[in-house]
Amino acid sequence: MVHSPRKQPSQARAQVTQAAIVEAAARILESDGQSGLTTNHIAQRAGVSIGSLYQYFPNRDAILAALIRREREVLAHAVSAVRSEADPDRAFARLIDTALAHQFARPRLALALEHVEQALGLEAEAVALADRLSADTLAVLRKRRPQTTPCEAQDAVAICKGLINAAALAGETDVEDIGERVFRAVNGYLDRP
Amino acid sequence: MVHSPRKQPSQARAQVTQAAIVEAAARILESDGQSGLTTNHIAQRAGVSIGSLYQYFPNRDAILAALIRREREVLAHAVSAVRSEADPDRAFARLIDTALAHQFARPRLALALEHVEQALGLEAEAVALADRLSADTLAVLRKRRPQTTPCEAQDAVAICKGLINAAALAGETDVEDIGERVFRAVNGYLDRP
DNA sequence: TGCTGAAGTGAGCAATTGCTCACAATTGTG
DNA sequence: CACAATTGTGAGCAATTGCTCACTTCAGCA
Repeated sequence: MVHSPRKQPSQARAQVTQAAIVEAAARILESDGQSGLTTNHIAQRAGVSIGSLYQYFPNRDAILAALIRREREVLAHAVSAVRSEADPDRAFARLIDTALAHQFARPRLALALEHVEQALGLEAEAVALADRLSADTLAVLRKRRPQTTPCEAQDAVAICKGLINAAALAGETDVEDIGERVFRAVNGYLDRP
Repeated sequence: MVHSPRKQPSQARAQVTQAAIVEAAARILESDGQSGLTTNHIAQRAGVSIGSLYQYFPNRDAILAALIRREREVLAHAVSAVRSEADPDRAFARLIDTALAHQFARPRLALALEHVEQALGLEAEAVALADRLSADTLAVLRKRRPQTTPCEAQDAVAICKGLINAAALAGETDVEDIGERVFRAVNGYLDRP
């Protein structure tokens, strides 16, 4: 059997190739959006042939799914790490900083991936991520406010996401100012009966 | 010149055809998502031939743009209408109800259109709508709180949108409960120094 | 009733795109 | 070095899709 896709790379250069393909997809999304996202284009940008691309991914969607999962893991880990912060106020501040940093590190990519997600029908995984984020957020919020409910934590995440997305779409770049407004909104929501 | 697209329909049945094409695109988005959104499919679902479709729209994207603009007008008009409400508290409540009603009237469509929007590069129009909504929201908010700034109104819209989108994605259906949480979040944000 | 132009039709073309496979190059090992 | 396994190549196939155009049908009017 010559062609067995989704080969597990055993040599180091194979892993490099695999990573290059995923990163090429990310770069194309940032520069051209979903329109230029063809397999031939991805392979070209990654500096490999299409044949190589199909040795590591069974189809185009698998590349995008890998990219989405890569980005998700980064955010989920960063947020999860905040739980170890003992000081309640600092933990809360770090939570917001982490979310901001993730969105503004590669703003166009973050926005594009959200749209790709639904095109692939990965909404279930998106909900799963939201649950993880909510759980971590709940733990952090309860350090300051023990009676916080899961629903409130979920809303806090939604408020945060809404404000950051709108700011990014409007072209705002003053991350500090945005952070203060997010802080104010989440606190305002929680402190209200 | 036989083929001149974007013909202005002069007869009543032509307007019906045009509207049917746009509505067919909406129905396909709701049932199949972006994947089934081909011109042949749209024409079939609308009950017209592809040739007729291309008499009223120069290309596929024009159909989607027309759909997006149609939905936007509905929301913008509804929100604008709230300004005539004299009672400040009722105006504020109606604002939230309007936003909720728009999202939950056709939830899948509203979500899909947001993604289509970026694929078409219509972000500029999205920002323009956000500005209109913010302006109307600002006017309504100032009835209760005269010192409200444009930035705060923009944030209020973003918070509202974030909460509603998250609730819709999570499959929530208790519109009344969501409305209360939106109310709480926006008020919490505004009442905070 | 016959005519004119608007409205509607659908087979099929041109271009794109996802993907295959026969082959070449490179790497590790006895 | 030999040779086997892994990795990399790219021309081109099959299928899809946006769109055209020569043609038919229908509505309104003199």
